[in-house]
Amino acid sequence: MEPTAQISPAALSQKLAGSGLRNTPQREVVYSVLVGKRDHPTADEVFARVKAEMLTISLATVYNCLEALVQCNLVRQVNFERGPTRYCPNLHPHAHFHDEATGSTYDIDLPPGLLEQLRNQLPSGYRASDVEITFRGRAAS
Amino acid sequence: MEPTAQISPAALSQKLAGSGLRNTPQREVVYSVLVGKRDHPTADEVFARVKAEMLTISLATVYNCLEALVQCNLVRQVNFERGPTRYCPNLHPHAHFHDEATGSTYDIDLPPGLLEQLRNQLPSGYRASDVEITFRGRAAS
DNA sequence: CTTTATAATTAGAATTATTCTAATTCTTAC
DNA sequence: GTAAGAATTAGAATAATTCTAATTATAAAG
Repeated sequence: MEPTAQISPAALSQKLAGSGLRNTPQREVVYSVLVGKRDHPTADEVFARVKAEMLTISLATVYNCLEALVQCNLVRQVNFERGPTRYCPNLHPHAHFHDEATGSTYDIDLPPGLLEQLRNQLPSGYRASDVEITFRGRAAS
Repeated sequence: MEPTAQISPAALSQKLAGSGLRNTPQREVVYSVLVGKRDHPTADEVFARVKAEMLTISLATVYNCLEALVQCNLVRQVNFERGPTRYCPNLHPHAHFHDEATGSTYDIDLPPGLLEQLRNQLPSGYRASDVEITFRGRAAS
């Protein structure tokens, strides 16, 4: 599958506006840096790359821009589970459901075949010792 | 599915030994606290609960015990992706493969049906706005 | 048994990632 | 052009985790 194409500055503005956010030069550069090298950089790495083009930008602004881009669905955070690590003694293969309203995390049982199917998606030579599946959303009220 | 049963102190020692680790009173209490209340507590929460039974234990030891239990496969970390959050402009539904040897993260394309199958595992009333799938392991050398 | 070596624990310092704050600068709408 | 709100900046503050050095416990070897 071909990678997601970079959108134009105008489209970027539109997307941001859709979430009640403005476009700014900083946000454009942060976005273009992400699209330009798709190696899942950290905020610090983005900061370093952006700084090469716009040397007055601050780290706080990079965080702000990333947040804006995530909010308007142009960028995904690879690990949503921020904050403290959590621990689980359930050894059965299972997924987690993280309720955004309450902050609680529930175990979701998975049929055995499904994990196998997932593992089969890996290119040959890739050996996964672990698969972590996390749903995020809201449980029935 | 019934929850994973708590194992005996002897079995705990065995499991730990299997990873070259010793059993200790602290590790037993940390483990029993995790099994006793399966609400995916943070290290701080575990610390508070353990302290009620063993009031001289330190937070550093709790971290050490949790690490030991994870290492010998009695406990899972719910968010493996520690360290800094990473950002990804690929909007196609996809999973991530995190190479433990290099620290690199690769996109893994998923057939559209698979995500749907996963979502179908959720109890009715659960609405997931996001599904995050992360493989961890090693890529072909 | 004692000795020795290694592992685990402790308290607190250090580090890292992220968020917050307050002051300033831009934009946008009137 | 002015007022109001949004974004940016630098730096301080916070939160989670890891590190350090000293101490204690355990296991293995003699």
